[in-house]
Amino acid sequence: MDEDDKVISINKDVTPPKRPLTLKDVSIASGVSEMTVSRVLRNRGDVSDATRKKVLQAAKSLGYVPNKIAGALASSRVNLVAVIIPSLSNMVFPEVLTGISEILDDTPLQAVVGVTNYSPEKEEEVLFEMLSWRPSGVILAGLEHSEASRAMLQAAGVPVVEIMDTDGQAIDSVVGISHRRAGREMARHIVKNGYRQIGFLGTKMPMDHRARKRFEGFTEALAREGIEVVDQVFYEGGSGLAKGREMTERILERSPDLDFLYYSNDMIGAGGMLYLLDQGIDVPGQIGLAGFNGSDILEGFSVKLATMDAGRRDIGREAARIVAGRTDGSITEPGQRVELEPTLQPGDTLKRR
Amino acid sequence: MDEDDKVISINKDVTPPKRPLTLKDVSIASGVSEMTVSRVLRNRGDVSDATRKKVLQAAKSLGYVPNKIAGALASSRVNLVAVIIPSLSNMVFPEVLTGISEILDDTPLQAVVGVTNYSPEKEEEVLFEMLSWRPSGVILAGLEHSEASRAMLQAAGVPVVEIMDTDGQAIDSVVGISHRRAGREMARHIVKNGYRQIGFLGTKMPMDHRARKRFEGFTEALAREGIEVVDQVFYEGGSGLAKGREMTERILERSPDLDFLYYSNDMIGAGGMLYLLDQGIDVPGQIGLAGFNGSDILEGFSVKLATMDAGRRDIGREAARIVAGRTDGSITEPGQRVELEPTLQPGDTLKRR
DNA sequence: TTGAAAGCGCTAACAT
DNA sequence: ATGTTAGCGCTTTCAA
Repeated sequence: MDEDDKVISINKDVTPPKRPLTLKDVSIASGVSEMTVSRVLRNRGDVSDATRKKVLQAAKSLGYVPNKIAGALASSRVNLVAVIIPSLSNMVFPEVLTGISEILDDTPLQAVVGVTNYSPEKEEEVLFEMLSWRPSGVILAGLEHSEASRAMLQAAGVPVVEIMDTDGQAIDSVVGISHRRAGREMARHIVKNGYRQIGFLGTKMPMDHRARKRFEGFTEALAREGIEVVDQVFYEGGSGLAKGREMTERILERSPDLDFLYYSNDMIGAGGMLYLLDQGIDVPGQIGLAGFNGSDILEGFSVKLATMDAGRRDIGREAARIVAGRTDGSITEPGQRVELEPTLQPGDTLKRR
Repeated sequence: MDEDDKVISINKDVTPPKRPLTLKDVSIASGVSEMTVSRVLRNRGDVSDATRKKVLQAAKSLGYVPNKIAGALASSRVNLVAVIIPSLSNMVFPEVLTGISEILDDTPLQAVVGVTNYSPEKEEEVLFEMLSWRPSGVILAGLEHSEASRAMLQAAGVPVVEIMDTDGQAIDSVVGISHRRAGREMARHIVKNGYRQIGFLGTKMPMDHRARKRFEGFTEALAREGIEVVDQVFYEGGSGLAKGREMTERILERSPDLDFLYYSNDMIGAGGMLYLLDQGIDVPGQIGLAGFNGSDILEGFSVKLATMDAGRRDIGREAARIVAGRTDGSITEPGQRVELEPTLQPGDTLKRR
């Protein structure tokens, strides 16, 4: 940052901090044993209304905030659920988080988020860090993890839910869609609508297993129809509209005969769509388009990009339900498996007029 | 969710969990005292290379994960920073988080995120919950908090950094921009470019203090030029492109003479822009437009919406620097104040041709 | 309905 | 360079 753009000064009106209060302080203030105070604060066991009132009053007026660290150590119960995702800038994951919170809000559990930036090493670090807080469960994206990560998850002794993807071997429970299948289905729709010269635009695969699986399913289904992907472009870095424009220009320069572009996410797909419309190209007459995710943003364009909804919110909800259920005992079986259906949203860009 | 879209089954290949390991287990396995094991694992004090190697080896082969709960209780040191933000679906906040993580990644500190959904009550809850884990610092959005929240923050005895906004009384440190000023500056630019019939489109104000302050600064600067905002539309709920389209249609129906639309964020601004372009309206000849935030997404459109960059990433970085500095002792003064400059990005929609 | 004692797993402080 | 002791603030368990 430019130093010129920054004004630093000192705010003088701040009061000095105090020592954090303990149960004992409340105990003294209310004239009740620490144990009873503890019971009141947790709504446990039988406490007379009189003492309850006294204690609550004392705790409130002191501004007592319980120390969960001590509580967790003593009870070996931690109401945290570790949620590990690759990124926050891809809106998919905030949406999954929303689904998780919706469910956990009705339980004593609390999500804590860690971000891996699509790096297995970083995932390992984040996982280690989070497990060291002894969470009640772990929800993490993907089925591909380092050996060490898998070992940690096995040994953690808490429910583990891998989300987003169901194509592979799970450690414990899984909630997601089959990305292979999503790719296959999209391929079938494209072919059924008469497109034949098909291009693919997506992330560099080693970073994104789900995009790779979609691509594999896609090419496989095309192959069955005797069709091959004509050209492909891959990119690294943040997926934005601008990236989609750029890639689309590039692929069409190289392969002007393409009549369909399949994008690995809606953002770059929408960017490509804007580019083509700006160029006055007939979409979907001359070129058809499809993205992936079912992103809300697509509703904002006058032409609706075809996409496939990955049910992100539902994935979050189902995963949270499993963790909550395993934690409160309402689910006893480990190894739950929930496979959701990817649903096509044909929009305007998949049907030849 | 539709039950038909969900396949549930049980994955049988899961191994049973074990009891979590303790320092003692490593101590026994390595034939060294618990204390020494602890020292090795924290790289503290003098330990011979031989024992260090033995211990590390034992810890690794056992798959030991330290218990931070016990560690934190014993040392009364918690390497967590509570970060409290209104929402994850407004990309502004993930960007702030990115800035925070960039700085904290070079320290022992770890951000933990809580989301308030713009509700002061929820903020209070989240804050209470997070403070009960005794974090090393708190970063939270905005200067407006409930009395109880302010009291908790005062009493927490840890550095508190309020971010995004500098217009108001801070509890301890602040990092942000003046939204009043951002509004004023935008007003001046608009007037300077010859627009006179100005409309405002934004969130319902009680929810969003920063949008309100921008609006106040905006109308104030206009008033100084003898201009009044001709019409206004407010909305609730997620800010998307579609919302912007809708609101723009509405305001223009009601006030067809408007020659400028000021949006309270880039998303609705971009939606409005798309709508106007679709309608064949001359932007910025007939109608000028501006949003707020400096969002990356604007780069993806063929016409660039005017906006004002709020420096979100920098805000995160500066806030994290303060917490890190206060924690490691390199900053001793509380009440740091960092005011960033909002910078105009004029784009294509603010200049009458 | 309330209280007292023990201990959760680790680290600070003090030996050796 | 390594070990011992005490105790962090709470909850579990048992007693009254």
